[in-house]
Amino acid sequence: MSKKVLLKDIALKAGVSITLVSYVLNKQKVNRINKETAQKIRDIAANLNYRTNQVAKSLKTNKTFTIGIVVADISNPFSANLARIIEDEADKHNYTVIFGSSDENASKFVKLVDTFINRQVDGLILSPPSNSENQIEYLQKLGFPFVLLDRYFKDIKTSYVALDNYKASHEAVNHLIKTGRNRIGMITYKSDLFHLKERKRGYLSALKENRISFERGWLKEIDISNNRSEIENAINEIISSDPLINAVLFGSNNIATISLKYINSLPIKVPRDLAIISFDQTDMLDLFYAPVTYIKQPLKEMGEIAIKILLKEINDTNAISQVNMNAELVIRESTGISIDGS
Amino acid sequence: MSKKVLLKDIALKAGVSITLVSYVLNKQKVNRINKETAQKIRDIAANLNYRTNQVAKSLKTNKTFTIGIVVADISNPFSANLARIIEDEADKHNYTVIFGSSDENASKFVKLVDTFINRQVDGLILSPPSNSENQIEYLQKLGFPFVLLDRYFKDIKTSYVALDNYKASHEAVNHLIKTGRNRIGMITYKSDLFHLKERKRGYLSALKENRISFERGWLKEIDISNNRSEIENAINEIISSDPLINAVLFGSNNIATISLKYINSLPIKVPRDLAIISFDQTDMLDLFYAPVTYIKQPLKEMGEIAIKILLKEINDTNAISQVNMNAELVIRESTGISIDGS
DNA sequence: AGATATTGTTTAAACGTTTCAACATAATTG
DNA sequence: CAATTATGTTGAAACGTTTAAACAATATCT
Repeated sequence: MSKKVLLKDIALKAGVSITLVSYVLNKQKVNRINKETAQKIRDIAANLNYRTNQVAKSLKTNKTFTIGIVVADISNPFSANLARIIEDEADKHNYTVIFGSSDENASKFVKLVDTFINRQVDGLILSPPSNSENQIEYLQKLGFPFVLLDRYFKDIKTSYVALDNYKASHEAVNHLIKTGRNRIGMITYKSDLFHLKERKRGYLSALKENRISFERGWLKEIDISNNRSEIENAINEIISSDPLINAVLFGSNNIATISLKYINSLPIKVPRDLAIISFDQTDMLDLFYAPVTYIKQPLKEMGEIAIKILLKEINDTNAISQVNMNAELVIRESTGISIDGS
Repeated sequence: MSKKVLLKDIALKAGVSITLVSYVLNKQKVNRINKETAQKIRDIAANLNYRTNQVAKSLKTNKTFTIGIVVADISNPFSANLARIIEDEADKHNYTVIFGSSDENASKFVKLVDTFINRQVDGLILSPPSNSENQIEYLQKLGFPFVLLDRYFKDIKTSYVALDNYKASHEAVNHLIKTGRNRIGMITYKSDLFHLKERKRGYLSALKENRISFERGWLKEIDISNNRSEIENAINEIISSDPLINAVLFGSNNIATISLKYINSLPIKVPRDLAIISFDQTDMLDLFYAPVTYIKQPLKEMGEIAIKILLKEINDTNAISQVNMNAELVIRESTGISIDGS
């Protein structure tokens, strides 16, 4: 590799000190410096194609202009979109993003966070998996700037931006009821993650408020690790339930994806036999023969706010901000009017 | 933020020099150092929760153990998967990944590459957009370690790993012909990117070899920026062509996604009226009522090889490796037997 | 016993920047 | 015209590590 150009090289060529070169290139003391010298330095720098060594700069300034982000699963479009939005947004503020995917695995999560801190990121944006409370509390004790995204822990007071999942889920179920469904199931993950528990709570409370008495078989809780078969079983149980479950809420886009593929192969008709609502927006939901009603999270805003909060924390530390966002229920054919009427 | 623990702090507490602490923590001179002292140092380090400052370390060692990756469009599942695989793979070698998305925009691409170099990444994995030849040549002149992924420039001799797109496309069209289709269209991007030109070339040559005389209206070239309407127009033209086009190859997953959604709303039947093959694997292709035959790229291997080549370049520079991968044609219902027979 | 090898540790320079404090010269003031 | 202020520039320390080279003390050799 061809030798790197340093401040020293520019200084030498221009016959000035390294200090002066640094000042010019960083536009400091700009009112003091001789305009011609400054221009000369800039010309030489451009000529030699100088690139500042960020590592050295960071060491000195104690700022890396890097933020670390740990998403739950980068191969999930929800995470991918979030990552992308955050990268865009960070870029606007001249920050670079390092990212990693915890795959819902607490120890991988801890490892990623550690790596990022060692790399002196200025702050972190995190979607913590189950059992990562310790790590979060540790960061907090450290006073390290971070903001939780999409999920948070009810009992730990940290900055976060997340959906009001209770409300979102509640509204979705209300819509199902309003369109005439009265036996409503939910397929979701068996998890102690707060946001998932909230989704479940929203579902249950909507039933209750509408005086629909919940039956045990309506709620299918899937192990987050072995997806496919459990979900297909759940669907099988739903379509063979008696009396028949006539609507179902999917607790995540992943569950929806697997479910829809399977439903596609079954002799049932959506929404006639089964109404469907899913969390999150994906292409899949559009392509299903009855485009699926879904709970749309304001990803862009969430990403933007997360960055905003983080930058605030980085600059004047221990400012905690907690933001709950509202979802939008996008109503489509999969919850079209029921044959039962209402 | 609570004060950071330095080597100095450990040294002080242990009553030894900074050097010794560094040696112990880096497992160097391990045969020389007194075992008890070493253990004591390790204990103190653990106790104080020491984390090495990677920035300082990098400055000294001239290695960041970071690689930069620029994908074409992180919101495309193809890119997202690739990014994920590379991150996993890099992690195995203790590298961290910085990523960015060029969005097929040359100047954004250049900016990202610049940022990454300033941050002293040890190497780059790049999917270059159109008109980024200059930047690639520049990197090459610099002797900077990089490997192109998914795409490369025919006229620039660099390391790359990519699909043999000509062959993939050629095989796909052969399959269409073998299953009785004789009027075969292709919807692809209007682009001078080599990999896209290869896909087109494969399509045309397969027709030629089978003595099917290509008609101008069969090839629909879409402007890469304004997708949706152009693609829908193309589909309209295809289904109203005379004599009727009875098969179509989609040049990318994006085109397939948009097309399938639209076709779903039309009164035509796949594969009876139109056989379909797409590039790349997505959930969409599974969910379509006639699961879509697709050209599967060996993403995992591509990612792994890319990392392998890059690490080789990083360690013993100017080793150029060029790898062409073979696709697998996954045959499903969308190319089921034609009513025309054959 | 003196020379040599081994064991255990430290000194000091270096990586490429930033930035405080100081210097020299020129311009302006009372 | 001496004192002050403004202009333009530089020296040197610092950021937190690594690492070559040297040192001191002990063990092993002939």
